[in-house]
Amino acid sequence: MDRGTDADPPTPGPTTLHAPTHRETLWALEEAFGEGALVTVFGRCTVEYEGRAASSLGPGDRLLILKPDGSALVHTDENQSPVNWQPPGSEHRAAVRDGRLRVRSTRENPDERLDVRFERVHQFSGLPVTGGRSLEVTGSEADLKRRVLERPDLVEAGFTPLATERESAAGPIDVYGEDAEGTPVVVELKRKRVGPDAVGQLKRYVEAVSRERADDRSVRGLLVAPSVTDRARAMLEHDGLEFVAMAPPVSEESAESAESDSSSDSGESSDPSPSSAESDD
Amino acid sequence: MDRGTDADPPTPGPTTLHAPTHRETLWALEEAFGEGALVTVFGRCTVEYEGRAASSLGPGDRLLILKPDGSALVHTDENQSPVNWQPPGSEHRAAVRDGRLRVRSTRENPDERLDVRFERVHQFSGLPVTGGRSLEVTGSEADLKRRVLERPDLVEAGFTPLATERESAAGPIDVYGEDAEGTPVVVELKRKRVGPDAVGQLKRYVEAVSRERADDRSVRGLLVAPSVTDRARAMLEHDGLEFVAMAPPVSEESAESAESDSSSDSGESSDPSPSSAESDD
DNA sequence: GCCTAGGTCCCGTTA
DNA sequence: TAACGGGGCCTAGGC
Repeated sequence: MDRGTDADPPTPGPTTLHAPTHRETLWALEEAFGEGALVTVFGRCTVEYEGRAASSLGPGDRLLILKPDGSALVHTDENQSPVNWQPPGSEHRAAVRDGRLRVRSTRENPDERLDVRFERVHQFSGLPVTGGRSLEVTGSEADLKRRVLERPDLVEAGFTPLATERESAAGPIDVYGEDAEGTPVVVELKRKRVGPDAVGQLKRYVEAVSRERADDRSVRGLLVAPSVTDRARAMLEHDGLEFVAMAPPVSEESAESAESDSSSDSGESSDPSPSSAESDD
Repeated sequence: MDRGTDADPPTPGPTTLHAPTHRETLWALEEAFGEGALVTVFGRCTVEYEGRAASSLGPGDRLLILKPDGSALVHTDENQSPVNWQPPGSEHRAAVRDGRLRVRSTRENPDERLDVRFERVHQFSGLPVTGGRSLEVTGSEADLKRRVLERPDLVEAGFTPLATERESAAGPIDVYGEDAEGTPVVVELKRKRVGPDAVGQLKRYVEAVSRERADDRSVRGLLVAPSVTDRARAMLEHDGLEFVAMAPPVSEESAESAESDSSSDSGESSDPSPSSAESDD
């Protein structure tokens, strides 16, 4: 009851094949690509990759996703990240060779190649993906920066921001300004708890500015973040750098709306599975 | 010749529903989860996320992937990375509310919630994923380290490695050793071209070791990588650090095998399409 | 194209 | 568990 293979005139819906032959899959792949659809292929396959690094994956049933922008993803049943992939801009090609379906995705600069060889295809789908793909995110470092610029007193009484992304020999400085005494202040922002790397980054910027000013040792360095690890704190103190606790605002008016899921009584469903799933009460 | 759709008693094959009702999808979801299958849902939906950050995504046709390990992924037609997601270990729950299917994935520590609300489901699939999911990767920093330990002379004549992952106040040092004169050497390895961050990292380690040795300024710092950016090189020179060009070995015996796709003559298919591709004959 | 840094980074390893 | 650093990181923004 669900073979929609042959009739899709205006807006083609999903096209799905069950246990297709390799050749049928090949045809469907070409058609789906021509329509700009996203393709998923589920089947028993091996995967070889060679490029910036190299890898090999033995046989198993996995999900291959091919996007119209040239991305390729191979997913197993574990992990958020694909086990193998190819970045956007790659070229996908398919062929039947030695009785097997081979999907090859390549790109240049760097030269990379991903080969997925299917011993058997369990399912093919061509999915016309549409709609917005960009989203607004709040809680980023950019939000924290806005906050600091709007309320520099939250950093320190008398702090005056003078520039953002100010260039230095060590790289761009998040926020550059001066304190109440007119002493230069280098501010490094982090949206979450920071470790040694962020301290090193701040230190580099402070030294670069000090050098610019003929080794003016009075340049201050401020790390603005929700918190720091012990080691990072020790490094800050050793280097004479300062820390100001501040977290990015969750959202502009994100006061509330979390109530949206209180009253419920419909087809609640939850499931008890090994490591996924769910629950209820 | 390979239609195995209807007869698979032991290992259930893929389950697919076309344009199912929300309630049908709900049932299928529960069953698929119970079987430890990977689930894909393709349909028109909105996505809300709140946790470490917050985001909102308007209506569109997208692909939702739910893994048995608790991962959730929302993919559009662009980019290798999902537009929204939930890490492994999350709990997936589904419900029909107000006539719509809602899939909610939550986790704690940190508290995060992903809500995918389907206005319409075009396709549901339950896919039994099996087989290996780990792979051997060559060309990593670990390979470069092995190379350095086996052939320390490639770093510098007379260099003697003494320890790897040696602890310091600034963190673990990739390779620690001494040169022909017995001077301590801190080696930081990078598998690819490096920028300012790697220089900062090396500098931190060198300073930490110097301090350990009562401010012994003779401690040397060596950055071993394929290449460095201009700015990184300037930082190295300014800080009295050294650079040795070395790339990780591609593979043990990875001499050749790229010839494997010369002789071909089957259903070769390639294609010239905008950014994806495909084929012809 | 390269460079630089952020990310709901993810991920493995270790203390 | 937290912390620390690698990654075929990916992605965006400048230049």
